[in-house]
Amino acid sequence: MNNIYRIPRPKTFNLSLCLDCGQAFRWTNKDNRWQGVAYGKYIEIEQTEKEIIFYNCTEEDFKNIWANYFDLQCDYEKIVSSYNDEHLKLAVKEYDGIRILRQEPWEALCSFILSQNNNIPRIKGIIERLCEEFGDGETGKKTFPSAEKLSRLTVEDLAPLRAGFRAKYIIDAAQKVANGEIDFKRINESPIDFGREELQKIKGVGAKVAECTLLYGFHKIDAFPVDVWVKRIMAEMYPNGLPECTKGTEGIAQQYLFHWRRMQDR
DNA sequence: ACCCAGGGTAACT
DNA sequence: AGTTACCATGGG
Repeated sequence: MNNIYRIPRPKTFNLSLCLDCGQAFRWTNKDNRWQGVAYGKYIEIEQTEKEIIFYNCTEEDFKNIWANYFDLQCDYEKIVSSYNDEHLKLAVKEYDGIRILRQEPWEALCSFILSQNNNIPRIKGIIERLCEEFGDGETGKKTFPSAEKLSRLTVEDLAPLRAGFRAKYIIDAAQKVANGEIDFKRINESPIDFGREELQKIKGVGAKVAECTLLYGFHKIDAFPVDVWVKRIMAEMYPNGLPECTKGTEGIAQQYLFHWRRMQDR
């Protein structure tokens, strides 16, 4: 915990919202710090009035991993202020600072395979058990297990996760990624439709899981995942489809609307 | 006991 | 091409 790296708080950046708006599942808050692992590194992060403070983080880690993870080079203020639609303006006003994280593709794929017909607290539990069982490193700081490692396991090996019918989908995804049948590099370099087709070759990956993987794992911000909450939003507010102002950044609009709509029911 | 959760598949019309 | 039961699990 020696290295500390501080930056001024960027505009349109809210750490808690970024990490706890239903796009990433491994972050936990303790003593006003968010703790988590990504790209093989454990980190603790705190937001103060004027700063974001990264603990256990060298300048190199910040530049190579975390600046990218939080999409800091992207001007969200510009994007979000272009939303001239009334519902979106409300969502942005109330939850300003949500950003689309650049998660690892494999972690995003697994996470959203596990998300199907499931709820967020349970998804978090399954992923935590997955990492504790098969990840590397210390307890509580384990890495997300690689596709190569999971590809050598069986459905029975995953029983402790209590993932239910989703376990067999994880194994299939791991095998197809590990043996190169699904090529992350090509998906990354290609337009979104290629990724849509490729990812849906995996058992248990349909349109929605593919869309989430492309948005959160490949940062295709024109992806637009439609889950039960977004279905409600579309039915209640956008019977004729999304407003024009979201063109090209549908995924970002989706994240604001998703979180906003979910918070209304509590 | 019933319904729902960041859905997908297979088996039906 | 469009519906529908079923899929494991756990919380409300």
